[in-house]
Amino acid sequence: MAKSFNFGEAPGHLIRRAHQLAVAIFMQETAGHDATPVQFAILNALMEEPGEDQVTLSSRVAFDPATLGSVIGRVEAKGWVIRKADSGDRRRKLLWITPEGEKVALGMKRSVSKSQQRIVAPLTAEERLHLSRLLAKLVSGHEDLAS
Amino acid sequence: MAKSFNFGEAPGHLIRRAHQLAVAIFMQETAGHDATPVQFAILNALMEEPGEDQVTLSSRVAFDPATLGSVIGRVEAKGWVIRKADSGDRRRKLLWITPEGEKVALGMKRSVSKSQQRIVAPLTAEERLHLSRLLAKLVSGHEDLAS
DNA sequence: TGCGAATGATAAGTATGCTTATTTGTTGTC
DNA sequence: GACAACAAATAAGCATACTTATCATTCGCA
Repeated sequence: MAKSFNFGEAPGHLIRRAHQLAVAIFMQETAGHDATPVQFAILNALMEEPGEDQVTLSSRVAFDPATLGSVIGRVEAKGWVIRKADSGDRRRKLLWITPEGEKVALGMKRSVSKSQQRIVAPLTAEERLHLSRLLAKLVSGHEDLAS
Repeated sequence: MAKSFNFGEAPGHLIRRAHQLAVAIFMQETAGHDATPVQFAILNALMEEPGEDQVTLSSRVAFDPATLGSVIGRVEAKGWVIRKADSGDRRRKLLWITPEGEKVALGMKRSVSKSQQRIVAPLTAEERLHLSRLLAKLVSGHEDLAS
């Protein structure tokens, strides 16, 4: 009997749908700021660690280095980030957030926080904690895969 | 004090990373079949409901209709799916999986199943169940958002 | 029955996200 | 100090994923 696979309940499918929702809610809450979740993550990370190179940053925020490059290109075009060659190792490009970039990131903080709350709103406080713990365990359990 | 947002632990970020992992593991396990998770989901859904139109299918697998159209274009090009205009409503295009498409989907079943197990491998059996339940609750709790 | 509203599909445009290849620069080693 | 390995960034190409616009068709209702 050639039954089809019950993909709708598979972890991968549930995670994909959750991701869909999370991005949609983020974009709703931060509408008007003209920054995507990925772009906010970069600005936010560069506020913490100014002058970081792209490889280090990409591993810290868990992006593909190639993808990060193109995202950086866009936020650079908006004037939120500056790229400068490292004088010590000229292969490296170091990244700094600009004052405007910082203003954008700080201005989004409240909306971002609200979006993260809205994402897990259907769950009870206990369930939210549990979900975060399980996802964190799942992600860290696959850290080797990110090689 | 303008502290940056702790985005690394935010639900949205954890979900994004989980999604990243899930896709990567799927692609590893099903390497050689030349089908993405999305494409498999479509084939799988069409085995269950042959002759479905794109809108109904897109809501059933939770894809954007526009995205579904382009994905269908690719699986159609591979000869796995056929599109035919509905004689009753000529706006509609009905979808059928081809014998080759069915062969591909069935041939992937084992690998897909394995990939779904690998995704949650870092968790205990109890935790896996819990995660699925929490994600299902989260997703269904936002069903209104998909409008 | 006629005609504006709604619907299904597609196109165009933008943004991830990945792989592979290329370019440029650095390092280790003999 | 030359030269092969290696490393960082980018480019190119493909596949989601969403938004808005457009086109064809169908529906609702006066």
